[in-house]
Parts: sequence; structure tokens; C-alpha cells
Amino acid sequence: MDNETSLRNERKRGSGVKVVYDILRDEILDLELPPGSPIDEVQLSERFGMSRTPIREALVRLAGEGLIDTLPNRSTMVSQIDFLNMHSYFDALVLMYRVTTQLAAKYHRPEDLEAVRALQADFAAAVEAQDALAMISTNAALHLAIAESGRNSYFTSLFSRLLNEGRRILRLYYQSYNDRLPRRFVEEHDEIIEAVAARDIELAERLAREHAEQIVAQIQKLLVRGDRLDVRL
Amino acid sequence: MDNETSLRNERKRGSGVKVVYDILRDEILDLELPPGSPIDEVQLSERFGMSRTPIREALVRLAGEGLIDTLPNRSTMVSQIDFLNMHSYFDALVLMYRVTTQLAAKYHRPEDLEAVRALQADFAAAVEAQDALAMISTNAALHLAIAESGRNSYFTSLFSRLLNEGRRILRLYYQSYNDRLPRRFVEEHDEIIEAVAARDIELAERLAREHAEQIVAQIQKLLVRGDRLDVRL
DNA sequence: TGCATATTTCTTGTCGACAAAATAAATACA
DNA sequence: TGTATTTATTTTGTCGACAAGAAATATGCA
Repeated sequence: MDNETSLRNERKRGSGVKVVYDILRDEILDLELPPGSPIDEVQLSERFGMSRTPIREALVRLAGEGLIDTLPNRSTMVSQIDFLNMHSYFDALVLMYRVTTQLAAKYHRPEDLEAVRALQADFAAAVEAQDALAMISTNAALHLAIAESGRNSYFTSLFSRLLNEGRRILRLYYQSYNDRLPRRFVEEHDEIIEAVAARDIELAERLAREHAEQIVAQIQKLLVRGDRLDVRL
Repeated sequence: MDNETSLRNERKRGSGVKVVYDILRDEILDLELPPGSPIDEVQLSERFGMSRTPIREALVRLAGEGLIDTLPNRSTMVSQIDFLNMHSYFDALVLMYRVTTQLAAKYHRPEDLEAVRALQADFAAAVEAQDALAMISTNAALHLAIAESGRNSYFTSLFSRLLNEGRRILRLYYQSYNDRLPRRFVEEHDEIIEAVAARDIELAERLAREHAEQIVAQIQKLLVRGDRLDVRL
């Protein structure tokens, strides 16, 4: 009996949806379920050892975040990455980097920075270990922590969505992260965190913008080179 | 037999969720269901003449947009308006006004402006008729149309959420809209639309910012005066 | 054989029923 | 009479079954 179905009888009422949602979400963002993968409710209900009802609820939530697309009465599938409108993604990403970092400099509390610095240490460790997958996720966690210290839930929720979407895009290209750029990102993070700590709003905003544009330029370079992994799109 | 249950037998498969979602959403935004109202699944299933399954799906979607709050195993209710963190709402609203208008000036197509101008006419008519409720909804529709012509779905979806939330807030205060301000908004709209049409990105951004700050100042004035309708919070 | 139509199969959408959890009500006890 | 414990009620979470829609397959006909 595998891990998931073995939990069938000891599951608390109401927890099933969250389990399914979390696992599917991670599998989609990690491209274990690549864009276009069919989502079959019956198959999932067998896999997780529960009826289709909680499965469907998890799928409705995933659809609400745009991670899956549902055709009425027919097929549900993992949503495509929209490479045609990538510029609108970059616009939104850069703006959210800027504004969340700026607000962090303005509104953070000292205790917020402890968490931020811990995540920055995680990121530095991932860079040191040349673990590209860990870099992607710790980088997202770090910037989200900075954003949360800015205390604007509208911005953090959009930013979170953008960073997740970025996780899918970057995973296509993570090979190329084995170069000198990540170390530079560690230094940039340090500078940003110090500017936030010093409550230097303008500097924090400028550094965040430069950092974001750096990342965007990096992704765009990869896009035109087109040397991505053989993940079916 | 009332309107909703009479549709029971002629409903197309799959349409039930959308009907329930749309109606509940409007009722929440129009404060017919004020914040804190209990949401009873059985009651709703009787009202709409369908089983709890599609009702629940609609509720999951509403919860995803933050319009209702669900406590596990217990009570679902219309979410509260967060008056304590209003400044983060205003920050987000102003920024989205600015950025969506700016992008509209940059990326709109001529045919987009026809729809925008039609909605501006609707808004002007609502002002002329002193219909505060129509002003609120046509104003939101107008700015959303401008945003959509900027073709950045990340920004438009956040903006749409903010405008909806604003619909709830403004509805608390719509009495005070019977003054000279709305006419000024009509003129400001005209200026913004002309700047967008002329593709003057900087001017469009500046006008949008001033317009947004005008609105925010108006709401804030109402908040401190506190002369709101007797809607239970 | 090629195409249109009928049939089957597969997946989703909806239903009614039951079980679990939380609250409300009732009872027991001091 | 006041409080703790037990019981009943209410509401949500989950289930298995069935029906409707769409695609896949089979059949009929030229």
C-alpha cells in the first residue's frame, strides 16, 4: 500500500481537500504534471483513496488560481504557460518586486527580518550546493517573506501567484543556473535586506527593481536561446 | 413559484454553479448580504432548487476570491470589510489605477475605445440621473474596460478584485454621492480617455493617479465623518 | 472503400443519504 | 441555584450511484 492511500482511514474530516490541493499544486509547479496533462477525477480519487467530491473541490480551487483549465463536461488539464504574453508577466513581476520591497522598508517590524535573514541563508546554501531547484523555491520564499513584512495582502497575494508561475517557467531552464549569476543574486539579496532594515525606502525600491530586471533579463536570454528541457508543451 | 426555483427543470447541465455564483456575488457586493451574514447550504439549495453539491462549488469559488469566509465544520459567512487595513487597500487601488491606465495608453487598439466610450456615456447618464448605485457599477465597468485594453491579465484581475471590494465600501456611503463631485469625475474620465487615445503614456498615468487619489480622498473623508448607512457590520 | 449515422464508452455534473463535528439543549449533581 | 456532563440538534464533509454530454467506436449504406 502506498503512502497516500494508507492515510485513508486515519484522515481527519476536512483535511482531504487540503492534502490533494497541496500535492497537486506542487506537482504542477514542479512540472511533474507538465502543462497539458489531463486531470482525471476518478484516477485521482483512486490514488488518494477518497471519493470524487473532495477531489473536485481541490480542482475548483486550483482552477481559481489558474493552475488548471476546465472545459465544461469534458477534460480538465494543467494550464499552459503563456509564452506569447510573457511581457505582461514580466511587467507584473517587476512591479510587484518593487512595490513589495518598498512597503517592506516602510512597514516591516524587526522580528520580520529574522525570518527573512533565515531564508536568505537557505538561499545562499542552495547556491553553494548548486541546487537549482532549491534556489528557485528558496528565492521565492525569501521574496515572499519580504513582501509579507510590507503588510499589504493585495500585493502579496498577486506576488505569490507570480512567483509560483515563475517556478514553472524557471524549472524549464534550471540547467543554466549553474553559472556565476546566482552568487550575484546572493549579494543583491543582502543589499536589499540591509536597505529594508535601514528603512531606506527609495534605495530598497531601486535595488529591488534592478534585481528584478536582472532576473527578467536572465529569463529572456534563456527564452531566445530556447535551450530548454524536453518537457512537452 | 418564484423565479429561481422555476428554472429547476430547464437548467442546462453545468450552468447551476455559475447562476448561484453570479447571484450570490452580486448580493454580497450590493450588500444585500451584508458582511457577517450566515451562508446556509441547505437553505441555498432549497432556494435555487438544486442539491448542495453545485451550491458548495459556488461557495468554494466565492471563498477563493475572499468574498466569504469558511470556518471548518462550522458556519460560512460573508467576509468582513477590513476597515483597519484600509490604507493597504488604497495603496493597491491607486497603483492599479495608474498602471492599468498607463498600459492602456501603450497597448490599446482603436476598437477598445469604442467600448470604453460607451461605458463612459453610461457613467455620465448615471451621474445625470443622480443614480448613485449605477454610478458605482458603471464607474467600475469603465475603468475595468480601460484596464483590459492594456492587456495585462495579472493587473486586470487584481484591479477587478479591488473595484469589487470598493463596490461594497462605496455602497455603505452612497448617499453622499449626491453632490458636485461626480460631475468632476465625468470630466476626469474624458481627459483620461483622451490621453489614452492619444497614446500619451505619461499624461495618462498622471491623470489616472490624480483621479484615483481624488476618489481615495473622497472615501477617506467619508470614513472619518462616519455618516454611513445603518448596515450592520 | 468512404462517409453519414447510430451506438457504445468514458468522463463529468448532480443527487440523496449518511457520518462526523460543533453547538445548543437537557439532565444530573452539588 | 449554578455548574459539569450528557444528549439532541444542526450543519458541514464525504460517499456511492446515477444521468447527461461529448468523444470514440461501430454500423449501415452508397
